[in-house]
Amino acid sequence: MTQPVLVAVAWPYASAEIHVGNITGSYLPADILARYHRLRGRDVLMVSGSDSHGTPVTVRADEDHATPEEVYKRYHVGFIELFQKLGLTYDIFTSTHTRTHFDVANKLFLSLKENGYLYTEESKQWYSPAQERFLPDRYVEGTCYFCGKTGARSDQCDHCGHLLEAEKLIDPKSRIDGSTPELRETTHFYLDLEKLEEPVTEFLRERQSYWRPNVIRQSLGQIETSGLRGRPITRDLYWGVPVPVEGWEGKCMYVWFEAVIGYLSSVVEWSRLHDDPEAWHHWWTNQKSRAYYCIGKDNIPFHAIIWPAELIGVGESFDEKMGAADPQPLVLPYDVPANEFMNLEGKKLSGSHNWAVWGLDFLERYDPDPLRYILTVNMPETRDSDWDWEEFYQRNNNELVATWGNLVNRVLAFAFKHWDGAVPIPNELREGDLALLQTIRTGFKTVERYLEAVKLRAALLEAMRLAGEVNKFLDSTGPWFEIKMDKDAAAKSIYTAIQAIDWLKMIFAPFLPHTCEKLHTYLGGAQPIFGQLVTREIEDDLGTHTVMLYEPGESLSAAGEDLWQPFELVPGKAFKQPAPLFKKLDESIVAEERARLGN
RNA sequence: GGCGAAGUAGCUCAAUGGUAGAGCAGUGGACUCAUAAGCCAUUGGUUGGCGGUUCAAAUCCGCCCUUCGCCA
Repeated sequence: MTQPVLVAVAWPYASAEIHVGNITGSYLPADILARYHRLRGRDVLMVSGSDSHGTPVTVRADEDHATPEEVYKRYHVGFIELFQKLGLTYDIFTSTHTRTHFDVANKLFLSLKENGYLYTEESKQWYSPAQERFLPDRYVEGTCYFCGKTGARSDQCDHCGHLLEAEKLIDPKSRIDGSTPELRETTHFYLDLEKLEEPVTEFLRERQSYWRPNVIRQSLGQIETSGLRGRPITRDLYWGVPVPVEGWEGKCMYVWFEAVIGYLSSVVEWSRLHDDPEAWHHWWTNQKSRAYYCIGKDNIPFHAIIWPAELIGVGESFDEKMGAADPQPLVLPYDVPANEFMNLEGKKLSGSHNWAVWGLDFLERYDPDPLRYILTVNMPETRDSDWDWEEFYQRNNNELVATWGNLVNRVLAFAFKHWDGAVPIPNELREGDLALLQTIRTGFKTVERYLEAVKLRAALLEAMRLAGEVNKFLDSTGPWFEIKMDKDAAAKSIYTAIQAIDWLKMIFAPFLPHTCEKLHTYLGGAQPIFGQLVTREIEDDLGTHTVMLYEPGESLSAAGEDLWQPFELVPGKAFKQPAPLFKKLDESIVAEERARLGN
């Protein structure tokens, strides 16, 4: 057992497809982090799943005349297909509609209740007598009391943009059957955030020095200016996790409260699926465990305030309910490296106007590593960034193909031709050879510092700079010239370059896993660097659900050893004839792809 | 209306009070192992505007302009 690292990834809403903005915002940075820590030999668990509850799913179900379950499953399998193709190494990607999640959510809810952090309050909500149920805000529309336009939702008017108080809406109608709803009293549980304000503030202050400023601003800054107020955590909704209290039938937990519990329940599920039901403690009650939460900026308050508040309020009670003899508190987030948003060709992404680049659609025409590359160098780590097809085309050809892919190809092709498929034997290396190797060796440390600080774009740009150093080295030694005069000198140059490439392979691996794996086989690697993603159907009393699992298998990174270091390349070792790692793109794709937008 | 962010080379961005930089694009050159890739050199800035603090400001403060986001 080594250092536990929990990589907790935002749960996609199972009511919309995933676009490049979602990928660069949370899923891809999570995988880069997870793969890096896997290479370090740490006990990584990367977890997430489909957020299958909540009104977006029921709204979509009503529109499609399907059940919420059918809707969530349709998107869920699409997510898994995308993540497999992209190579996102989720140890488990599951769903919130599982018995394990319901159990864990119940235990968490009851722990908070018993510890005195929940209270109940009455409020007025729209109720449909015809359907005998309360209607969520977006199911009720009427006339806006600000601008007088019809078609306003009861929580917001799309015409004037005002947020509305539901009960003031003029002439309300149900969107389902057009009937007139009435206001009824209803009671809900609230999370007592006022009571938790002090420990949450302390939690944030302890992490203030190394968290991203945007995250601190929206959490600690928010609390310091406005304080915290209680929030309802239940709703009158049939689709979700039922409130586990007698007399509360027909009410479910509010999705913002319940979905984050998935970070815990998915680890419990992973443990059960691996026949080691207590394994979850390693990540969740071991205070040495480091938990990273990879999310987009829209989720900052939930992950930096509310989820820590839930965990603090639960204390040791959850572990106790899980049957621990010596119950421990749950591990609080170590870092919440939230990203800003990615726009598209200068405009905000919009799924409904097809102003988006969809993940699965992209992978129909292009490979995963170029996507990972462009999304990493443009990752919105400090501010909103922009997806631009011209830039994708340029960077693919000028950077991935020309700098890195061509470096690999020119060196291996040359070596294969002149040394018969074996790494040349260099004998004594020259000063310049040693200097280059020292540069790359130092690169491990530099890139490591960036990755530990979750500065992924700086890390990748540094790796590219190192590849450029090898190109410079080749031009200064000129092995194609040396080979004619002094084959031993050429052997030194080429050995040095292959050694550098072999090291860079490991440095690039978290970012560009597919091509690095390919390069690894060219260089004679017998075992793969990383494991594989598989799917399984799981059955419980709620039905079946598909999970995606990461299987380390016989891969190098499965052994728990630190691979993030410059291992010596054995002279004379056999390697394979290389093929280009990346495809050069034709300029015409820019116009073609732009033509697809906005239809 | 309130709060926040951003404005730096043609483009994308870096530079947390100490000589304004990088990549791409542009221009010139030498080379040929390689996916016509790579390498060397080079052009290009009143850091949105005005004022202030300071020995020193892209950076801190005030006002204004522009763009974007969140909230009412």
